[in-house]
Amino acid sequence: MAVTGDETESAATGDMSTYQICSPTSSLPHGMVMASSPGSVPSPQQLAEEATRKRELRLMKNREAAKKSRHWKREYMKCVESRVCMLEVQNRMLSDELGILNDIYGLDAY
DNA sequence: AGAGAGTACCGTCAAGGCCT
DNA sequence: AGGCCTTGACGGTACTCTCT
Repeated sequence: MAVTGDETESAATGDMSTYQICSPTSSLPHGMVMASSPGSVPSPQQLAEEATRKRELRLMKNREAAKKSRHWKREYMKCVESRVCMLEVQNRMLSDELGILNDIYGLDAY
């Protein structure tokens, strides 16, 4: 939906903490593990791809986390609002009851 | 019909807290 | 200390309503 220009802002900069991930889909041949091969230095392109992949994963996780957070907040607000309604009804009932008792016993309401 | 305001929702960033 | 999660803040988009 929201198509922003943010992707250009800090792409592949690794500005935030990175997630440990183990992607099965890599451009590397089967059995090759990029960073763990002793003595092999990843090319700049590989580093850039890795950074991009990490960033996309981070964005995806945060997207889901934001959805979860907002959902929880909406539910919480519904809960609070319904409690407010209940308390208002209860308050009205108690006020009515007080008025009746005052009528019966001739006390002044205040 | 078109313009503008108001509202809801979404994605992203950043800060702070928790856990190992 | 570093990884991960949660959430407030912000900016963008889509939709609705009202006015002209």
